[in-house]
Amino acid sequence: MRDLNADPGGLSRDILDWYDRQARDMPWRTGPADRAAGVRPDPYRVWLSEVMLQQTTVAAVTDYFQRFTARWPRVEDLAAAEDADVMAEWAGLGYYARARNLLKCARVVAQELDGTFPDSYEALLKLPGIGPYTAAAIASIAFDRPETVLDGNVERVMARLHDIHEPLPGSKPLLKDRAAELTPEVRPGCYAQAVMDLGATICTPKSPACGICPWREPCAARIAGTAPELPKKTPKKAKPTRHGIVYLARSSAGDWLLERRPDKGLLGGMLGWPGPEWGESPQPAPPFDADWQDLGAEVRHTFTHFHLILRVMVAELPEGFAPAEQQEIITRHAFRPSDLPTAMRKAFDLWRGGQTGGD
DNA sequence: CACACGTGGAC
DNA sequence: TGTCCAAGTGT
Repeated sequence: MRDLNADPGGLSRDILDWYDRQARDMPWRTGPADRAAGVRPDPYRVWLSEVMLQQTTVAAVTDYFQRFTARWPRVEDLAAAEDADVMAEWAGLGYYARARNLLKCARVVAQELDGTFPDSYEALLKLPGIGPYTAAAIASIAFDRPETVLDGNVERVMARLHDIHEPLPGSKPLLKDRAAELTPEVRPGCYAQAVMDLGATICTPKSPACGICPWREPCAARIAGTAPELPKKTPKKAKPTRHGIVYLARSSAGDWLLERRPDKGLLGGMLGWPGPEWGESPQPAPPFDADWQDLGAEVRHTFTHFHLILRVMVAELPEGFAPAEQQEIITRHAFRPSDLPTAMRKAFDLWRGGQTGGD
């Protein structure tokens, strides 16, 4: 029986033993054989995976990670990529500021740091898109530094292990202290991934599998019977509903009129359909005068902080139409719906669903 | 500190 | 259908 307060080293050994038995396969991880041979994971791949995993599930990330690393195998390759290509490859993954910062960071590393990622928490933290979590993750996983990661999993595991009832986010500093006490000097990267794996597979938000948890004996919340209700969180605001109108203009040849959205703000840097800003009651703002047809059905989409209802209008793009500054005419051949953020892709899907056949 | 910032899966 | 949630960061 481990004593939580007297034997922190015992706890880290218990979870590392558990981790070594799991062998959860992910394309950015090194296998047990590589680890035994002292092979470190590629910092570029660790960085890329950690940025993709911010607020995003392993299942959603895996295919994106494979496509990115196949297309841009090294940080220099990514740094040399066109912005539009990277944004298109990121489309559908969400939180698009991550993709913009990813490129900024790649260019700093490639052009100012000789293609080498910094190996310390403090230096990593200075780079775009790398915050406290990601800096600690890269430093520990790629560079074997005993930094403490604090993500949603670690917060939940620590809150339960110590039966902490103070709500998030106020309890964050306390949870970080508790997590730091357990971080070992040996294999800190494996330890970090082990605690996150524990949170993802056993110490889950609902119905935690305490019976098979490597930390079931020292866990204060399991003993108190409070594990499923931890961590407490301050209540969140209700989501308002916004409305919008999008204008799908297609030429007789099948080319589409799209707009590159400004870098800042919602869906920043992504392609989208022309239309007014979304709000209470958006005013019609067609990109040109035409006999715009209302598709009738509406697009419904929920963002982090509001619901969206979109009307979809369609017209033929006039021959010789001159696109405005931020607009692009994308040829039928070059247009891929998967390059669009999901709300915009849903508008296209609505149009496509109304097409009877042929094309 | 509070808020903006996506998406899709689970229940 | 609605709510919660996932390996957070920037402002």
